[in-house]
Formats: sequence, C-alpha cells, structure tokens
Amino acid sequence: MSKRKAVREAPVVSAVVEREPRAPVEAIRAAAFAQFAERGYPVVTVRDIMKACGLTQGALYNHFKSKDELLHDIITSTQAELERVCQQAAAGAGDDPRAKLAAFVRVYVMRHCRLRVEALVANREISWLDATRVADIRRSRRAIRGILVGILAHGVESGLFDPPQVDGRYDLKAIAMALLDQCTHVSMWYGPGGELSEEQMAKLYADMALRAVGATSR
Amino acid sequence: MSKRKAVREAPVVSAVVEREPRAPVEAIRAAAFAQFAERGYPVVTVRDIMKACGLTQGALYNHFKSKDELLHDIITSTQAELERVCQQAAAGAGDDPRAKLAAFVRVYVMRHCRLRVEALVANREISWLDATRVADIRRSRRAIRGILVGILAHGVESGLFDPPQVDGRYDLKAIAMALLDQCTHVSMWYGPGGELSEEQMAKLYADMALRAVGATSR
DNA sequence: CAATCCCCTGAATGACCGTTCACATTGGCC
DNA sequence: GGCCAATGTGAACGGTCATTCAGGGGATTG
Repeated sequence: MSKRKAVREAPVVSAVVEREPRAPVEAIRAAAFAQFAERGYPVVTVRDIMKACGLTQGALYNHFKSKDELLHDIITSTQAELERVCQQAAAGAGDDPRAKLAAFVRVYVMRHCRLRVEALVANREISWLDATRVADIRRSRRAIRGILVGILAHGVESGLFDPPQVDGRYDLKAIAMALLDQCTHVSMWYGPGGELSEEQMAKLYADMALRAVGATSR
Repeated sequence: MSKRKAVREAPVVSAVVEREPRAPVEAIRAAAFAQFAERGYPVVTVRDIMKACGLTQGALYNHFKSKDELLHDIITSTQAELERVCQQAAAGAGDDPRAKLAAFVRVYVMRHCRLRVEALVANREISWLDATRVADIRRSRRAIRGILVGILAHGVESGLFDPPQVDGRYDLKAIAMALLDQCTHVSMWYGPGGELSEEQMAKLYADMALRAVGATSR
C-alpha cells in the first residue's frame, strides 16, 4: 500500500536526489522563527524547537550543523530578501525621489508588518552569531541604509527635499537611521489585531517620512 | 593606622546605619548594566558580573536576592527616572504644544544618548522578568506614550498640529509609537565617537518630530 | 530478497549555571 | 580584649544545555 508521494523525477546526478522538498527542514525553520521571536535565542533549547516539530533533539543535526548555524540560516535568508526588496522598491519607482522614498518606506513597513516574526528575529538576535557572520548582516544593513541615504541625497540635490539641518549642514545618515529605526520596530508591536491594516501602516509611515525630510508637496 | 573613612554621622536609629553608601552595591549595578547591555541578560553569568567587581559569585547574594532581582532593580529604577523626566519635560514647557513636543523629544533623546547603556538594558531585557514585573514596566511605557499622545491631541485641537491621517482619521497612538521607536533606538547606535553631539541629536530629532506631526511654523 | 541510504531515537557526555552554605575576615562598639 | 553584624570565599548541589553516537526502521534500488 504505497499511498505516499508520487515523486518520479528524472534521476538528476544520481547523488543529489531532492525528493520531498517539504516537511522537515522547513518545519524546523518555522518553529525556530516562532520560538526565537517569542522567547529569544539563548533560552530556546534545541529540544524546544524539535518538540514543536514532533521530533527529538538529535534530529536537528541531520539538517543543520548546530544551533548557531540554524540561527544563521534563518537570519541571513530573511536579511538577504529584505535587502532585495528594498533595492527593488527604490529602483522601480521612477525618478522622483519623493516616489522613491514613499515606495521604499512602503515596502519596508509592509514587510515588517507582514513578516513581523522573521523581522523581529533578524533584528534582535544577530548578536548571538559569531563575529564574521555578524559583520555580514551589518554589511547588509548598511547597504539598505545606503539606499535610503541615496534617495535622500538625490532629493536634496534636486531641491525636492529640505530635511532638518544641524548647524547649517545636513546629516543624511542620521536621518536615515531615524527613519529606519521607526519603520523597523513596527515589528515589535504591530499585530493584525491592531486598528490599522498593513496598508494603512505603510501609508502613515510613508507620509511621516516625507514630512520629516521636508518633501515639497508639489 | 586608620586611614580609612571618617564617617561620623549622628547615630541614626542605632539599627539602620548606612555607613558607606558607596562601593559594593553600586559597583555591582554598574557592572551588571555594562554586561547586560553588551551581551544580554541570559548569557551573562553571575560569575561574570562579580568578577568585573573583583568579587566572587557568592557575594552577589549579600546584596540582591537573585540575578532576577538584580535585573529588576536596575531596570525599574531606570524606567522610573525616565518616566519622571518625561513628565517633567512636558509639564514645564509652557502651553504651546509645539514647545511641549520639542521639550519632550529633546529630553527623551538626550537621555537615550547620555545613558545609552542603561536605556538599552531597560528597553531590551525586560522580557526576562516575571510577568507582574513586566506588566509594571509596560505600564510605565504606556504612561510615557500617554504623555506624548496628550501633547499630540492638544496640538491637533488647537490647530497647531496637522499630522498625517489614515482614511480621514488621526491615529495619534500609532504616531506616538513611531516617534518613540525612533527616539528610543538612538541608544542602539549612538556613540560619543559619532559626528553629532547629544545636543545636535536632540535638535535633529525634535525637528523631525515637529515636521512629522505637521506643526505650523508660526 | 538483500543491500543501501536517509532519517530518526534516546541515552550518554562534558560543560556550565544559579544558588546555597559552612567558614573566614573585617571593623565598630561595649 | 571580646562580641556582633556585615560581607566575602569557594566548594558543592541539582539542574539543564548543546552535541555526539550507537542502533533501529522504512523506503528505494538492484
């Protein structure tokens, strides 16, 4: 009675088979996300994660080298995807820096609302990784901030933005940090039970960003 | 050769002496702040903290009931002081909501720059406390947000603020959260090595807040 | 059917943690 | 000097953790 799967790929290289791409690894990832988000990496045990998948401790090591590598895996994939969508949002929004900024904030906030668990872990738990991996994530964060600084610089040059100055100068990096902090930490408190939808959050935050940088209304 | 202290208070109640209010407890508090901020509560051991004070593990329990109570002690005192200065800033800034908002943000940002270590711990490590203590801190945070919402509401009523709307309505709570997130997380990246002084940070953030809520310029 | 491979189990290992406790050591006070 | 209270020491206790490993199916392949 073989009522199980009906996988019948053409044999690939005879070694890498890739039969069921589903269950175990993805289940572990999902459980890890949920638990790390709720309780924090150091206090979540391997036993906790695997129990949530209906497995026992030892089984983790058939899929990941260590608990650290599991964290690294889920964080980097999340972060890479975030960097990608930010890049895309900025690139695909025409030439007007106002539209670019709005698109960037919109995408960023929507993502942090919708994938709040993943975002929360990626933003809060990096410090448990070893130095070189932390450096990688930070590089990605700087890249995202760089995109935003680029938009701001473009807006200032073209006279469409007039952000606050400190002692007669612009500090676009600080402004970018402020905007990113604001948008990032939506993931700490936004919930679908709240009063605003993801769409409304995105709009509100885009409006605030445009005002903060002194975007001309026309 | 008694070259030590020259404490000669009038005997107080003969029981509570309060001789040297200095060294040990304060040293433990300071070491705990530093280590919790840098590495996080769960991975900092009692041995770590006490070694940083030049003492051994056991000595902690002459001053605090437990590691938990130590965390509670340093977090609540920080949080209570923050609530106090916020209240004070809002109360002592005249009637103009623009001045009130500027004063509030100024004080809040300055404090999160100057006491970044304490702020960081108080904001990031609460979840390790037991439920009732977490609830206490959250109440205080809500109170601070309440002060800010009050300022915003006052500004809207008097026509001096015109914040972004969602579907024709104001959501002052969401706006307050956004502003607070922005200002709070300064403690995650600001360092005296940076390009801006605390004063400049405070001014920049106050400017951005005023713009975000659509404060009239005159 | 036998061989093979993947995946899982659950006990064992070695390390480390918060906390306790019996025992100094110290300094003030009669 | 002798007593007391406060404070520090470091071994010890009970517990938990990440990781390893020998063994056990179950399905696929020949």
